[in-house]
Amino acid sequence: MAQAAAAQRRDPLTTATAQARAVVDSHRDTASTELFGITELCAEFGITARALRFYEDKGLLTPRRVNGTRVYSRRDRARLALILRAKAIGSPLAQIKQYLDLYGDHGEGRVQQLKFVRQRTDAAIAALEQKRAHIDSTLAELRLINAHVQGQLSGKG
Amino acid sequence: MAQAAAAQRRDPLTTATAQARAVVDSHRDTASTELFGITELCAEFGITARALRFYEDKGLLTPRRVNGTRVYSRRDRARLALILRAKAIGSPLAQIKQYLDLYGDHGEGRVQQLKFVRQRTDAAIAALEQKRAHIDSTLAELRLINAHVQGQLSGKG
DNA sequence: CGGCAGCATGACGTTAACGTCAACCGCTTG
DNA sequence: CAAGCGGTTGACGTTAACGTCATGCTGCCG
Repeated sequence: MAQAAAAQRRDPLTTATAQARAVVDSHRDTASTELFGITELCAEFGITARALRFYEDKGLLTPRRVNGTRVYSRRDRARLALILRAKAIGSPLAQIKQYLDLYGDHGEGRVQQLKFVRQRTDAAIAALEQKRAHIDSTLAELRLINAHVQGQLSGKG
Repeated sequence: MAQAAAAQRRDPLTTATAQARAVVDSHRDTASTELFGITELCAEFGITARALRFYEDKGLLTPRRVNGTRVYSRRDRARLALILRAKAIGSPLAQIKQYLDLYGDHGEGRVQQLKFVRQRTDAAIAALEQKRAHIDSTLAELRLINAHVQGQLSGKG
């Protein structure tokens, strides 16, 4: 049984770090035999088959084939979840593709490769923190507006 | 002198809330006589004139004209800053347009309009918080990967 | 065996957000 | 006054991320 399952049960620390570990681990999971059809995944994630095939064209997913029909593994499913979350953040697919390469095996890479991955993660982290700062500023302003409008409404009682 | 300038000097609380106030106030600022040309703004914000005209076509900006030439006020400049920040967050222009309507005068609106603004701000806040949660998850995972790679590098001394 | 449902592969259409190019205008500088 | 520079308006091109047919295979069902 993969560590992913263990982490999902009731780990001592179900903090954000633990969840992150689960995601990263499940992405590496290669032993699972669970399979998914295309419409199945579409229903689960609320997307269209066209989108899935499109992601495949772009090299973000590489499901196996059985008689031409796409068959998705648990790992494919995990990658899809990452893709959709990254999309929700606002990343373009091309960037997400780079991004997905960061997940995966970093156990036997050469030093040069590992350093490269390190740089990429650092850059990605910096960019996301920047983005979060923008969001925080916007949130502060919206809350201010919200309070102001609330004040107007109260005044008109 | 506008409150915006006062807030920027050295307010007792230069917290996020104070900065947000400055932004919201400066957006309402109508008294300032300061004017900007198109290339000036382009240089300042690192965008092209085409983009500025495009935003105008889409109704996000409405600079005054002098002999056909666009002349931007301080308020226009503030709106542009909001537009670019919203873009950095990943919002489409159409949404930003709605979004900009939230800033502006909420001093004399009818109750119905105020309630509408309230709903819009609530929705926008919820959406942004959701987005921030996505970013936080991703950050946690990237930091984990980063640490893992760092461990690999240390092991290879 | 006929037929339909499900999946696959093009090929073309669409929307967003500009880039690029052409043609024109107005001011100022030699 | 002619040239040039900066600005303006179309009009068309482009990339991303799919939507929308049209067409064809295939397995299963009556």
